[in-house]
Parts: sequence; C-alpha cells; structure tokens
Amino acid sequence: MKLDAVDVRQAASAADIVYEALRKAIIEGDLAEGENLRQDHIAQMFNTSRIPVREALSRLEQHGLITTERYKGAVVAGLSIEEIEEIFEFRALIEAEVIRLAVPNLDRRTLELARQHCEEFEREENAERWGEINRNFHYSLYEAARRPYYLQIVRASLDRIDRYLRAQLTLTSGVARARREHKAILDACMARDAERACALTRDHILDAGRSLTIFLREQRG
Amino acid sequence: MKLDAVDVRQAASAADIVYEALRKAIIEGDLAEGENLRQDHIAQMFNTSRIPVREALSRLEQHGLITTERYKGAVVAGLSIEEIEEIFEFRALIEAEVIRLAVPNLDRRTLELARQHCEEFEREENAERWGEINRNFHYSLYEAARRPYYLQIVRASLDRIDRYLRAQLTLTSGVARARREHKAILDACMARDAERACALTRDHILDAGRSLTIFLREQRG
DNA sequence: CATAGAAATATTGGATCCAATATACAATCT
DNA sequence: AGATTGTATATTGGATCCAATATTTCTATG
Repeated sequence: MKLDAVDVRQAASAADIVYEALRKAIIEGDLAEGENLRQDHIAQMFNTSRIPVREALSRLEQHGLITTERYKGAVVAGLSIEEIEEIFEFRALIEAEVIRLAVPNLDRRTLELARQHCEEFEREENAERWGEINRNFHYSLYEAARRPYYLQIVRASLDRIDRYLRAQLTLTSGVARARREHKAILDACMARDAERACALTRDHILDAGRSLTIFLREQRG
Repeated sequence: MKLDAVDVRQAASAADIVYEALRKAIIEGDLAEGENLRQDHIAQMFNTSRIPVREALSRLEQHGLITTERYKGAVVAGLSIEEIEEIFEFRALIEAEVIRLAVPNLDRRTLELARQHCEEFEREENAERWGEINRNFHYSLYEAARRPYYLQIVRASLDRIDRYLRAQLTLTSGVARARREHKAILDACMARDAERACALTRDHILDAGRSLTIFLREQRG
C-alpha cells in the first residue's frame, strides 16, 4: 500500500484528512483494486486512532469506492465491465448536458483557462499527469454551467472510473484521440456552439468508454 | 434431525440502523429543516453510544441531507429555491433517460405492478401516503432499465427534495395533475412508446418542480 | 439597571478499552 | 492420511473516557 501519510494535527478534522487521502489514492490507482485496507494500519500511518479512520471508510463506502464486511475489513472496490460501461454511459448523458448549459455562460477568462489546460494536456509527456489535466480541462468548462449539484454528481461518477480512465489513456494510446477531441470541444465552445460542444463531449466520453471496455475485455479475458 | 434453515444473517450495524432511520425521518419531513440533531439525544433514542450516531451523521452529510459544524452539531439541511430548481431539472434529465431505457425491457408482470401502483395512487385519500406510492410507481418502471448506478443517483436526488415534493402534492393540489400524468406515462409504457414515455416523464417532473417553486416563492416571500 | 468578564454547561472529535467473530493453524480422532 | 475439533490471532463495531471549544449563566462593577 502506498499513500501520502499526512500529519493529522492541522485544520480539518482527522476524518476529513483520512477521507481525502484515501479517496485520492483510490481514484489515482495508487491503491489497487481488491487491496485490503486495515483500520489500524491506516490509523498508524496518519498517526491517529481508528475512530476517524472508520468514519472515512464509511464515507468511502457510501461513494462506492470501497466495500466493507464486518470482521473482515474494507477492500478497494472493483468494477465489472458492465458497471464501467454504465458509468460511462451515465457520464455521457450528464456531462453533455452540463457543457450545453455552460456554453452560454463562458466568458473570455474561462475560455482562456480552458485553452491553457487543453494545451498543457497536449504538451504533457508524463502519463502520470494526464488524468489530472484531463479533469482540469473538463471542469474548467463545466464550472460555467453554474450547476453545483450536477457537478457534484459528475465528480462522484468520475471518481468511480477515474483509475480505469487513466489506464485507458496510457495503455491504449487513447491520448492522441483525447487530444484531438479536446481541441474540437474547445473550438465549439469558443464558437459558442452549445449543440456541437454537447455532441462532441458525448462522443468523447463514449469513445473513451468503448476503447476502455475493449481493452479490459482483452485484459480480463 | 430436521431443522428449518434460518437465515442467520446478522442484524445491520447500529450505524446502519441509525442512518436509515434518520434518512427516512428527514426525507419524509418528520425532522423539520433547520432542526438540531444532537448526537447524545439520538444515541439515547436508539439506546446506543455516540460512535455509531456520528458515523450515521457523517454519511448523511455526504448525501447533503444535513450539515454539521464542529462544537455546534448537525442540522437538517434546507435547500434554497435555486437548489431545488436545479435538482428538479437534474431529475428530469436522468429519469427521462431511465424511462426511455426501461421501456424496451418492460414485461407484463412489471407493467401490471406499475398499473397497481398507479391505481393505488389514484384511489389513496390519505395525503401522508402519496409520497411513498409516487416513489413506488416510478421505481417499479425504472427498475426495468437495469441500470443500478442510474437508480442510485435517482434515489439520492429524490431523497434531497422528497420532503418538498410531498408538500407540493398536498399543499398545491398537485395530486390531481400527478394522477393524470402518471396514467399518461403508464399508457405510453404499455404502448411501448419509449419516446413518449420519456417526454411525459420529463414534463411530469418539470411540472412538479415549477408548481413547487411557485408555491415556495409565495410561502418564503 | 445594564454590561463586561468569569465560571458553568453543553457539545463535539478523538483515544483507549472491550466484546464479538472470522480466519488460520494445531491437535485429535477414525 | 484426511477430516474434525479446538485454540490463538487478527480484526472489526461499539462503549466509555478525555480534550477542546462554543454557548449560556452568573456575578461584580460602573
């Protein structure tokens, strides 16, 4: 197990810190699917007791990132291919709508920010960073929709499959395609063409989903 | 020797029980918006310690049903009219899609079940029960979409506004309209017309949202 | 009498201890 | 040897205690 052990005596509650650290470790794939999460082990790493750890684990379970069983403990949740497909389909629906709602509100500063993320995603060679930049690019546009509830759901659903998405980018040479698609989405946004941006976002997500599930089907046999 | 094999599956944990009870109380409006939730008090009510109560509260906070502040405690979360509007808009998007996906899978038994819920909703005079039956009607159809992730999100978003929706049904005479709309949706489903069922569901939710926000704007001034 | 400051109370977050039980492994029996 | 039973260990869920801080009440003073 590998995660950034933080000293707990800081602003937020210990439970919040543990929750955030575990969440990050899971969605970035540092904690492998199926890996055991022992309460006292984690507690020791964060220099705290098991109480806040349990609270953090309970929250992670609510979000579907782990599963727990009494007397047995928690393991990082794995998703079946069907579940992954469902989440991609869902994301396509929501995020397409979010971008449609965002386009009319895009101002120059937001577009400039998105352009920078887009360029960074194009230039970056370190595969480790693609996931992060990809998120930044999309979210910078999504923010303009001014729909906090939608974004909360988008975030939660992306969390569930982010680790697979990162694999898709690196292992299936999905980056090249993602780069082209990002540029196309950005173009549509700059042209204030909400319908085009919507359709492109939808396809972008469905493409990634298809590419990923093909890869996983091979890998898992 | 011959014994009946009993399901010895353990009772849920105390935290689960507290969570479910509080969730139910909040979404049904038994706990009013802004009401204080004291850990001690709840613990005594459930004859347990504060530990499982805290875990339950932490989960409720994740779902947005309460807000907590250190040294101050938890209060039942209230929603602004804008937040309520957003959630209705969101539900319209998701649930319309879910019903579209469900229609091709509807079998005779499911339709019969939905028809029974629809009739029950029509006959029932006790306003207290409308919320429950309304949920049952919609979910009985949604299940056929075979999209567990979508349904989880639908459930969570309905939880957030259920208490207001119940008020809308009773206080604005929304039932009459809801009854008509339910029948229309059921008809479309029986006719296997996915697009019509989708559009009707969308309008059904948006109608309720509009009616509710008009009512709330008057009420809140 | 009104008000500022101090003490008492309420309330949360976390630490430590205890009870329940699943799992692994040794001991026993056929 | 293989199956079965008993025991030690690991691990979780919950109870109780403690520390920190917000809120309220009380007192003394102008």
